Amino acid sequence: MNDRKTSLKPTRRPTIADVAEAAGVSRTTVSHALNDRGQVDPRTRERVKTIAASLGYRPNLRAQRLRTGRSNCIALLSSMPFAVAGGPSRLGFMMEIAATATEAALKQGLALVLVPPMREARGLLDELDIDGAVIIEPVANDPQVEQLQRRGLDVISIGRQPAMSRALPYVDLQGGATGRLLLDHLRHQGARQVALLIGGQPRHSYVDVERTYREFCDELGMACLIAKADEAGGEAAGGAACRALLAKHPEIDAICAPVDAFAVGAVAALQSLGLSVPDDVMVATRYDGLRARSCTPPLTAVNLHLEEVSRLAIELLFEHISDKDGRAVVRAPAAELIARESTRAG
Amino acid sequence: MNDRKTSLKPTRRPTIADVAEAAGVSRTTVSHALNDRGQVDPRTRERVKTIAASLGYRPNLRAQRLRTGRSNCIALLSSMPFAVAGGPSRLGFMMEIAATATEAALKQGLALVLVPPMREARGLLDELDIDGAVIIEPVANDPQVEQLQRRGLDVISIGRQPAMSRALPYVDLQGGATGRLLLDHLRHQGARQVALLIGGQPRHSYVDVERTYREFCDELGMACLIAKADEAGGEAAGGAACRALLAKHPEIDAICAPVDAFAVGAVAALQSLGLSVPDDVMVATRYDGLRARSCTPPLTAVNLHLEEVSRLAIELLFEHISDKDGRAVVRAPAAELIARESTRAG
DNA sequence: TGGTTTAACCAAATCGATTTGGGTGTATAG
DNA sequence: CTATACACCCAAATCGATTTGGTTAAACCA
Repeated sequence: MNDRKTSLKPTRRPTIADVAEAAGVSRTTVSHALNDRGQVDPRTRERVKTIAASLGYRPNLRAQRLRTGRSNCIALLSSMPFAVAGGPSRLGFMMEIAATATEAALKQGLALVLVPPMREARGLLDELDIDGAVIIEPVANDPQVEQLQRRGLDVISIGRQPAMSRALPYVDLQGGATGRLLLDHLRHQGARQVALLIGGQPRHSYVDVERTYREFCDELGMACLIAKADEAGGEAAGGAACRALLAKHPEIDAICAPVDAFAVGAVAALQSLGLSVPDDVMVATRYDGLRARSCTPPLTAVNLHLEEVSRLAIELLFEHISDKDGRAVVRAPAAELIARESTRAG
Repeated sequence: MNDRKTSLKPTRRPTIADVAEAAGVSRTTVSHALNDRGQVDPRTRERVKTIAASLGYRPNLRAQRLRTGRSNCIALLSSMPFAVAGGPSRLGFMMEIAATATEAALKQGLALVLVPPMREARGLLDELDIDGAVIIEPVANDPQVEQLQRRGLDVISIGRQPAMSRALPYVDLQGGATGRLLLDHLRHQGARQVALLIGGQPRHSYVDVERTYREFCDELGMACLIAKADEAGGEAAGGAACRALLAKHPEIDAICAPVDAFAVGAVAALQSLGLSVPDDVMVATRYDGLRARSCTPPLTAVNLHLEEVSRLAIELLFEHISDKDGRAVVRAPAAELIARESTRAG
């Protein structure tokens, strides 16, 4: 017990009480002085600050949090199942957002914890001490969102949450415009029959792109060929859907597959059918990640400006956490096409 | 004030005191019952648990942490400067490790927060409420490591911390063996004069690979050509070092550049000199990330099994946090070569 | 029967901050 | 010369758990 004083190592970290004693004032005054609150003589304030610094005082974060009720910590979740967002090539959308979001969060004094898509996450989600969360492209009635909201946490999404009476505050990814970018490009490269390959879940980006696709087909008098694959099936599901599509409609000469896993699966399926990409069928996808770039041939994709998107998302969440009166929507910057070999004009 | 009772939303979350009251026992007994500690009548224990569940009681994490002194939170840091680990293509080493480490950590009940390479990180590092940290390839006397250790936190590294009297506990990346893999491959592909391009910082993987390279040169009677580039300079620095190297030693027909940013920079430099990769000069790198794969031509690299590495790292840190008697070293699985176009035999 | 264990439980201290609700003493107004 | 305001400061309550140091009563032992 008394080795507290004699032992060298543990030198108990100074608390606010130590500072108070050293400065000859009360703990209250120390707290006020250090936080620039309350009424404290400027000279006293300065003295307290000096003494605190010389003692190497740093407030205990846990105590601070217990008292203030804030954790200064937020979570980033993906609603995409493991096969698309996680798995062998985990470096997708989520991690790209995580990389910049982390930085933006730290600048606001928030630590960001990742919650990867995994089965066990459900139970662990309640164990996280966070003030709020950003969720990527949630589906309608997303269970993770509900779980977080039950805890009374602020949640915002990247991509609108579809079909909810009161959607989460969100960063608008403008799926329609992005889809149009891809479709126009395909047509411009000479495609006559473009098919759409999307996921089966009620995700807003699919709704957006599907509407845009229908408009596109209408305008051009093109047949509307839509296939839906199960996201949980990953690349394989994309491949299967692509096969089925081509079996029925051999006239297809371009596929727009926003989900990169599906696009890569489609390319593999086409090649296994003896078809050449892009000469027989062009393929374009939305997310310009590792999958798109390291595909053979490299896939035409879109620059979504995810750095900016994640910055906006953190900003938006921060508004809601602190002001309690943040914006409902924030628009992402316009996307730009990145043309690659997979859509090279024949 | 009294709208506490009438208003619908805020329904104050039940505390241990509420459970105690409902069960007609003391807070102590509730705590003991729920945590399977102390001496409590099995029937009482069961009753308390039931009541707690029915009230929807969940312990307040902040209070728990203040009392127990643990945060169940760890940080992941990169010691690499922004230009290599961050920047336009942030999806490097660190994020790949983050993706799997996060999952491994969550399974141990630990949340993982990312600390990206950024200037402001220094000040923010002290604001993080964490129990320990994993740092990727620290340099000798790494300031971030020192900062964390001053706080009395457990720190382990991925890749040994070089030249320290007492290195951090670490996951051994076996830089020597990995280097040998690349060098042997280059020679096998017909290289006669291999040069080494590494970073200037005292990083252990460089030390390892440099030693291996010297042995390799000795064995083959090959000239020992080593260039060091400034990590902070990123791809440009790699390019410049490569140019300098070739100006002096035009006989070079292969470059081994473990840092992917340097390798990509070297390729660009070579091509701007009118040299072909791989026909005139082959290039191989260590980390098989986005840069290596989307380079033209794609770079030969090495599968470091980072999923396994990060799992091991989290395990190691967990040992040190809880047991206070964890292992000092853990060996990463052997790396495997991934041959690509950049080293195709002429 | 008197003394010691042991099971079951609890009141209060504790962690380290912030916040509430005063308590002084001095200046200003009436 | 008394009110009122204000600047400055503090003791104690508070956040919600865990832990310490008991008390009580029944069981056990010689």
